[in-house]
Amino acid sequence: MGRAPCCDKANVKKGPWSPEEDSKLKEYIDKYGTGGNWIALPQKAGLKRCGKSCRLRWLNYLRPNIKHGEFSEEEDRIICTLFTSIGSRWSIIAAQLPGRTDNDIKNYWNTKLKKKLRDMQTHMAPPSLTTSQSHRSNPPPFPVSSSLHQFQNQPFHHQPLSLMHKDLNMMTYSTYTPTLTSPATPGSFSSGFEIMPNISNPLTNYSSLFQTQECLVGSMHYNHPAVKKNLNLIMFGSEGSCSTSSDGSCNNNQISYESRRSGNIKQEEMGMGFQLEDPNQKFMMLNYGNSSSAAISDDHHNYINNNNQWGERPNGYNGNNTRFGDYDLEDVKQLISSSSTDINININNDNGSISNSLFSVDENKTDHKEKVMYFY
DNA sequence: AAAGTAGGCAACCGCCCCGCG
DNA sequence: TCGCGGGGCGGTTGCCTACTT
Repeated sequence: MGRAPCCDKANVKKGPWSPEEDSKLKEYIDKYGTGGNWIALPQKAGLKRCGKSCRLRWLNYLRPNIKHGEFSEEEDRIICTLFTSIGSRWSIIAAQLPGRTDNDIKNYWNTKLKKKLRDMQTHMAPPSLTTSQSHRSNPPPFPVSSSLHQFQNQPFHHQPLSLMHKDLNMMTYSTYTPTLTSPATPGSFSSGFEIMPNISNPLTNYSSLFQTQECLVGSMHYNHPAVKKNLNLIMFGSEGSCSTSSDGSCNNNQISYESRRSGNIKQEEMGMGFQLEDPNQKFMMLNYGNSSSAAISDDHHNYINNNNQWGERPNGYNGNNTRFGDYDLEDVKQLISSSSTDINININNDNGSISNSLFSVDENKTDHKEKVMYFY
């Protein structure tokens, strides 16, 4: 036995709203407000509509200051950035775009933006990037959704990156492992990932995020010094789906992408970081805090359990065994230098702030485990 | 000019969350 | 404490319009 419907389906009108209905609804709400009860509103307003339908009509069309029409490039950038960070949480994304509704943004993403990014991806990504399974062979080093709520009311720089809606300027990482096919050449990655000098980039000024079929790939500004370093790889948060067990762990070392409503983790709700291919190697997570600090966790087991599966972190970010918090540059250097991994990270500290640093691999190495982290 | 196709978008559906009695 | 029900949300549908053949 299902639950009772919210209204008498037989006696409510459906379909497009007439101008008369619009004016009735608007007049009523202007005069009396919603009263906090949408279900009762249509009857009071003299409308033969479901309360939910009234609410939708009001929120998406009739309420003041609704912005219709073309999205600006800035809005594109914000949507892309947030989608990369938090996924299809349209209401949250809409909250960052005054005058835009979640429905608007959702439609815009589904009809235009997604395609736009896909088109760019076809120009950017080598075939191996979209066909290889290797880049999702490991779970993402991200916290699960349930551990994020605790950060929502905390100071901005204490939030996991996935909750940062402003000034998001660090790229996310996946575990894409390229097959090195050619020696590095200036202006390209040795993975064969070409930097396109003339690519149309809607996400100007920031790291550019391109959604590929299986992972999100960031571009680097062509003229940035990093490009000249023959970097082996940039990795970003993957959006690939996979099988996920009911306890939220991710089986088969694949990346989870399950609905939050099913209680499983959702990749885009996770924080950012990167992980080395070898499970015995040290896992490192970077959490960009503010312009002068970064937070790092080197506690592999907080995110990856002993079976190398992706699991719930018991105590959130601040578990007793976790080294995680705000670090200054020296801390970062020290942590990196003490890392047992074979990654050779250099910090390009042009202006003395971590936010403008470049973590790169040893450009002389060709080992595919080398990874690079870069943020503007 | 007509039929077919694709794209855009408003609106609906159904599930989940959470406040309240 | 628990269940009900309204609100909120993301996914999906279906209509309308523009474009193509």
